[in-house]
Parts: sequence; structure tokens; C-alpha cells
Amino acid sequence: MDQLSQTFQALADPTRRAMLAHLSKGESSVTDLAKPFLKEMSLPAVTKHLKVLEKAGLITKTRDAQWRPCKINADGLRDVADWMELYRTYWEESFDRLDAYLKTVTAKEKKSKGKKNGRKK
Amino acid sequence: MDQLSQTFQALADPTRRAMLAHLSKGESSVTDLAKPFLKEMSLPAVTKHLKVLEKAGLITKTRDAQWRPCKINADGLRDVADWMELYRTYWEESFDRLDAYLKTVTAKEKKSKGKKNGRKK
DNA sequence: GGTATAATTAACCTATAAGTTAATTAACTG
DNA sequence: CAGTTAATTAACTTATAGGTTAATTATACC
Repeated sequence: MDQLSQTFQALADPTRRAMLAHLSKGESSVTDLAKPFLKEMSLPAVTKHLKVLEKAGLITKTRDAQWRPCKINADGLRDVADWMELYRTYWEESFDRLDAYLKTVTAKEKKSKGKKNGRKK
Repeated sequence: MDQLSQTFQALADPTRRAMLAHLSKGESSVTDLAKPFLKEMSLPAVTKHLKVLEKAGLITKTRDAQWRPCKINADGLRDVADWMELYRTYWEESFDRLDAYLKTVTAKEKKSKGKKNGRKK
């Protein structure tokens, strides 16, 4: 499957989106990420979800002793954002959103202007 | 399946994304939309893809005699854009994109400021 | 009414996504 | 080194996504 399809596919699951939401608050180990879902599914199921997110370029896993800290990978999100850009004229019909967006700009001006690094795999 | 998952699911297929690309150039009948794909798949397959896009709120179908003109529905795209907004800080790391975005703003200022209509279904 | 065109529906097949339990790997801990 | 914790792998099941062909519906045309 092509990369973008894989990324959309990964996002087409509420569990995986919830995991991303969790990770948006910072790095997290697998067991930690799994905690909210262990009533609904097993740990191997969580492992599989994380593998899907990883292949989709939405998270990266590193190693710390027996833990596998996960964090959000911007690459996948950027691919989606780039694709969405093609359709901005369709979904951006209100100036409310623009106002909201422009508010974020001032906040951003403290951040680096470094070039984005190309998607690896 | 929840609505957003259904929308992401619909986008997780290159054929369906190509159909949206086609529709971004204007309304189109089913046979017209099917034309580029009839070497790879049958007409019923196309019908199915369109049904997926429709349920995802990405297109709408109307009636004109025996034709079913399709056009892009902003609702689905807006759902995705809204979700993406949660992660803007991750994928928006370059000011290039901002520059590009701001260029579109001037062009938009001729357009209506009407409130967006709420998603129906 | 009979035929052509547009599109869908029905019935079916096959690959795979998403889950399971049980076993395994890997690192730390006393 | 025996035991515990963290996570993955293996083998398997089940539902469904995406395709097929054949039949059906619906409208237009002569």
C-alpha cells in the first residue's frame, strides 16, 4: 500500500487516534499507552496498533532498557496536511477558522525557522 | 463505525482520492468518474467506492435523469481538517507553509463570509 | 412498447485488519 | 541465577473491505 493510504488507514481507528492524543501530551511507554484500553483489548492488540502507527509515520519508537518510549512523528501528519492543502478551498469556507489560525501565528513566532527534514523511509 | 473513522477510512484508498481529485475540477457523472479506472476495475466497484465516499461525507450524489452527478462535499474534509488542527504544532514546523497559506488569504477575501452549515446526517 | 444508456443491487470470493491466547525475548532486580 | 516487568511474536479466528459477474432498476429515445 502507498504511504499516504497507510497513514489515512492508521488514522481510521479511534483507538489509534486516542493513542496519538495521549502522545500529544508527551512521550509514553507501551504499557502506559495501553492502560486506557486494557479493559477493551489485550496488550498484543496495543502492540499491533502501535506498529500500524509506526509504519504510517505517525509515531516513532525508541529503546530505554525494557521500555519502548513512543512519541509523535510529524512526518505522517505532514503528509496528511499536505494532501489536505489541495482541498483547502472546499473545507475553508468560514473566516472563523482563519481567525483562529491567525491567533496561533503570533505564538509561533518564538519558534525556530529550521527547514523541515525530509521523510526518511 | 464513527464518522471520523469512516472519513479517514474512505481516504485510505488511492482510487477514492483520485476520484476526489477529479471532482475537485467540477461535478461528474458516475460513468465519467469511472472512465480512468475501467481498465483496473468494473463499474460496480466504482459504485461501491462512491458509496464509501458518500457515507464518509466527502461527496454528495444528486439526480439528473439516469445520471447521478457527484460533487465534493466539504463536510468530510472539514471533519478531517478540524481533527488535524489538534496537531498543527507537530506538522507545522516551517514558515514556508505559513507563507503559502497567507498567500491564499488575499485570494479568499472576495468570497462570502456566510456561516458554515452544520453537518446533516 | 422495445431498445439503449446509466447506475445499482445481489450473490459471491479472497485477502487482510483486528482481535484472541500462549509462548518468547529482553532487560532489570534481589 | 531465579523471578519480575516490558513488550513482542506466533498461531489462530472472525469480520469486513474490495473486487468479481450476472441480474435489475430507471430513464430516455424512436
